[in-house]
Amino acid sequence: MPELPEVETICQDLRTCGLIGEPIRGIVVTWEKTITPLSAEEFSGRLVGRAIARIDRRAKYIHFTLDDGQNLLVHLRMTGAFSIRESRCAMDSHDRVAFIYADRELVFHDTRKFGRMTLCTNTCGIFGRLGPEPFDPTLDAEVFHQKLMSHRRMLKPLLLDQGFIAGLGNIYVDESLFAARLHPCAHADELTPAQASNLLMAIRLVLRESIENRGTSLGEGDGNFHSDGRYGSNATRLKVFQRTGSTCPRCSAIIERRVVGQRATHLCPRCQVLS
DNA sequence: AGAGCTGTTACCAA
DNA sequence: TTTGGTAACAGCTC
Repeated sequence: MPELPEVETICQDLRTCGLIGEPIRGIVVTWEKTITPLSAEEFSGRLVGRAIARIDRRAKYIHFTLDDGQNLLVHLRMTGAFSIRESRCAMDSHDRVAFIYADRELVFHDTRKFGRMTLCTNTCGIFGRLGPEPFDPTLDAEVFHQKLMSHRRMLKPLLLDQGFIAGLGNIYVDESLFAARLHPCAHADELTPAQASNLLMAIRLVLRESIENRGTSLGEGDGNFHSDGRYGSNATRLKVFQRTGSTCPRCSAIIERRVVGQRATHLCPRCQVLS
């Protein structure tokens, strides 16, 4: 579930929780794979006594910078989520890691166990493989067009590729392609400069709108709760994603669902034509 | 009961 | 270089 807008929202919430600068008193790990390759002992040893100095987002990663310069990179994957609990609360069956503070706990909850926390002294190993942030000011229409021209892949799998552009997932790729009136199967190197520019603007518009709505929460799943328990409201603004069979808000054609690159894909067959 | 689906990504093979 | 398949895992829907 969490793509760029959801991770951004979580970072905003975590920054205002008052945990920054507070020393970590203890760590509880109930699912060791979450913190691979470190053991629970190594992980605790390097974090207990430290404090979070800052919290940033890069792509879909939450980047905690510790007060000794270490970096804790958290990827939520499908169902990861953070919440703040009172001290000594019973762990939920899907809680994987808890950071114990003097008066409360920061708990990482992850039903499907795909989420990962990586402790590193240098972020380059992980961030070095990522493409530009969608809002990177140096990523202008011309640069984006050039990037598209150097790939012959279909648009949708390319936009999902975090090495091409970072932060988009299935929801926002479908929404961005709809907004730009581009077919998910169109080939990247066939876009005109105007189409490339439209696509970049569409991506930014769709992401900005979702961030303003605190992200998209789908269904009632527990992957939806944010650190403060509030839900994002962007689901009601989605134009095509999970709206199969409904009418296109632009032309009233029926929204289609098909599989592109092994991913469920939603599009308007009239607005998004393959040229 | 059981099969097939799911918003992510790494890895491997062709 | 790009594509396709699989695996990690659990819950939901039909």
